[in-house]
Amino acid sequence: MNEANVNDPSVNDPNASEPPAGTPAAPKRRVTRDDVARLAGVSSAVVSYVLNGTPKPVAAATRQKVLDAVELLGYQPNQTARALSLGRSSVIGLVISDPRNPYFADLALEIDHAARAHGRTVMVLNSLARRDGRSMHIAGLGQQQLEGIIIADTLSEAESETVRALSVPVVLINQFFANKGFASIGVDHFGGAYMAVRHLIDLGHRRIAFIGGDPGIDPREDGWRSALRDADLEPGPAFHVPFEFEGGYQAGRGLAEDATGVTAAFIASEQQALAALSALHERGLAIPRDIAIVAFDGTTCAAYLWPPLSTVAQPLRAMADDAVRRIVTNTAHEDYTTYPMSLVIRASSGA
Amino acid sequence: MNEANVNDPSVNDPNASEPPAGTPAAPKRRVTRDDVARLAGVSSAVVSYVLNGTPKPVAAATRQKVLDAVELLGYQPNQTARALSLGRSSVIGLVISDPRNPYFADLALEIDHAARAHGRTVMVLNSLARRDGRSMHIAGLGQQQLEGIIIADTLSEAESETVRALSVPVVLINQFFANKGFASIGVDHFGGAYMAVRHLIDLGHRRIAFIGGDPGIDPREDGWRSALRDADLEPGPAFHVPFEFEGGYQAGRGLAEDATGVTAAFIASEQQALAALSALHERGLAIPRDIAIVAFDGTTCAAYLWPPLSTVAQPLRAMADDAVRRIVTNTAHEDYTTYPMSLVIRASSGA
DNA sequence: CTGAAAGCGCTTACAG
DNA sequence: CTGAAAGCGCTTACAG
Repeated sequence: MNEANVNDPSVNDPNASEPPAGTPAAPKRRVTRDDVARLAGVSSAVVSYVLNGTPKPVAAATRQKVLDAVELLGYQPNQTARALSLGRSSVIGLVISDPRNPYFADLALEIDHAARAHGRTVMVLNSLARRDGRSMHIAGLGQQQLEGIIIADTLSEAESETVRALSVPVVLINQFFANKGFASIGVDHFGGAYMAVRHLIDLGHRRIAFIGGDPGIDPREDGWRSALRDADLEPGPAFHVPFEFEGGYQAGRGLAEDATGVTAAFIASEQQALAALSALHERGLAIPRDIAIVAFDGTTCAAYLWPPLSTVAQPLRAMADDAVRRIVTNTAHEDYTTYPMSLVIRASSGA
Repeated sequence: MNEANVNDPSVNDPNASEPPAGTPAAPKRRVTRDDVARLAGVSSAVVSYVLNGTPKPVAAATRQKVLDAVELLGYQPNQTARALSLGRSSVIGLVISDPRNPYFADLALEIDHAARAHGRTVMVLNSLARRDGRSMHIAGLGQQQLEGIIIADTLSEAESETVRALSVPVVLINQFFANKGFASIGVDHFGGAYMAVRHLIDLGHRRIAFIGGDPGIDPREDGWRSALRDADLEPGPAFHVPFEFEGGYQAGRGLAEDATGVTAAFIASEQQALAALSALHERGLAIPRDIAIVAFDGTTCAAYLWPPLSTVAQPLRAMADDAVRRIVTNTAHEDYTTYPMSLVIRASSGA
């Protein structure tokens, strides 16, 4: 046994807030622009000129000396300093409520992809926590010097006020309606739902249920109802549950217990659909034979459920490109853009 | 038609990089610490003293004046300036490969939760894109002045070098093994897999398949093999596929075509399991009757699949707390911590 | 084409 | 207990 260790209080103390003596706590000084300038034999301003291509042209020879020094030193500009100086960073914030929702997962991936194409980095923030009664993440948005913010969530009035007061471009995505004072992007929820339900009607279904979130605000429920009305059909039962796995599961159970002759259902999100499928299977119902299903979103996940989901898909790539472009070009003025959806037919609808 | 608009080139030009004339391009100047100081009638240093509680005590009356001014002005400290001054921010980077993997979704949520408890913000970065042949996100990590970085991914040698050179604490999570020079956190993959397979053996299965990623490095495959050997059983077929939905689907198809009498399978991730279930159902196999399944990870999603997955679960909350704590306390020195897994029995194993 | 200098908004040793 | 001042690492008008 090593007595030196036994006697060293910094060892074996799980509460030590310092690294044990001997561990190099990495005081490796970062390479700065001055280091590059010194090595290249130029002023530090010239380093900026070369790296940013602005605001001045630089002689080819000088330029090369700087580039060589950058390479040799492995210099990486400090983005924090750059952001402070410029008044903005190249980080775009993305606010989603819950990363476990397959829709937000796909959205985050597309936003990331689009941002990267512009040399931007995405910072994903989960707003779910505010429902824990903790301080809203939204409130902290102003502290990071973000280049812009994309919010894929529904804001309360107070939150809208907070966000509106921010001095950076904001784009609201995944929105049902125009939002006063904001650039909003959404799909044609009504039209998509209508198309989904119409598909079921065309397949011969006469009693079609709805599974979705809170009643009264969601155009998808209206789309469902309108498609039925236009076909002279009565609306089937509507199940209003939270947009979470558990909500979908509960709705699926409700649907399985239905005794009114429902043969099909339109489910407003694939996160709900995933769990609703489980509940239906649990009750021994076959899909699409006993209950045909069309979902909404068009996530990657939907193709790998059983049965694979027929769904109306959002053009996420285009929407993400649009949102990012409007941040980057600072054109996030008030308006509302809706994108059309497309019907993707798989096994769950029995087509 | 409005001629004024027609003649205004700033309108209707989709490529305009400026907001249309008239749109307030938000030159609302941010409130700074100097504004607060002026209003409170103190020096700007005192504002910092009050807000940070350091390094000096402040007279109660002065303190109140500052607090009032902060409140009145709605002052929020500029975190960029703070980070530059302090040499570190309060943002923790989390690198995951693919947000669509339910495991990473759950992990991101737990890391976020833990970080918030320490007043930190999490910046989620997707590393998936590097496989597109694009520049690695990893390389840019040094530019953001992050307080620390948590990496839930397998690094190449070159990436390890890059990360090791960073001057901030780094914690590797979801790791199979110790990583030279890094603080690594992982579950007992071998033990978890062993437990999963043992569960199937105890249920009477004699021929048990494996579905997972590349062979040769994953302790879960060893755990599967060892549990079988210890029970004097031959290993069943092993399906090696990518950790994505499509991989799981292909493995499921392979398993469904198996003609060697397999009655059960251990699946190394729930993302793969989700899609494998679909393939098995597609071939008309009943679970657990024809094929019993135990998965690995313990995500939220697993409980809502059909049938609900028996699985060995990772103690994500504890692991996330640990990772964040080591960043915040700067104790991310080299070591390897493994956490035990727990068996969660649901319908898929037929217990 | 190149450089000295001010400024971005903070923190904190140092001196009163 | 309070304040003047230097410094974090950049960008960029301004002057040579």
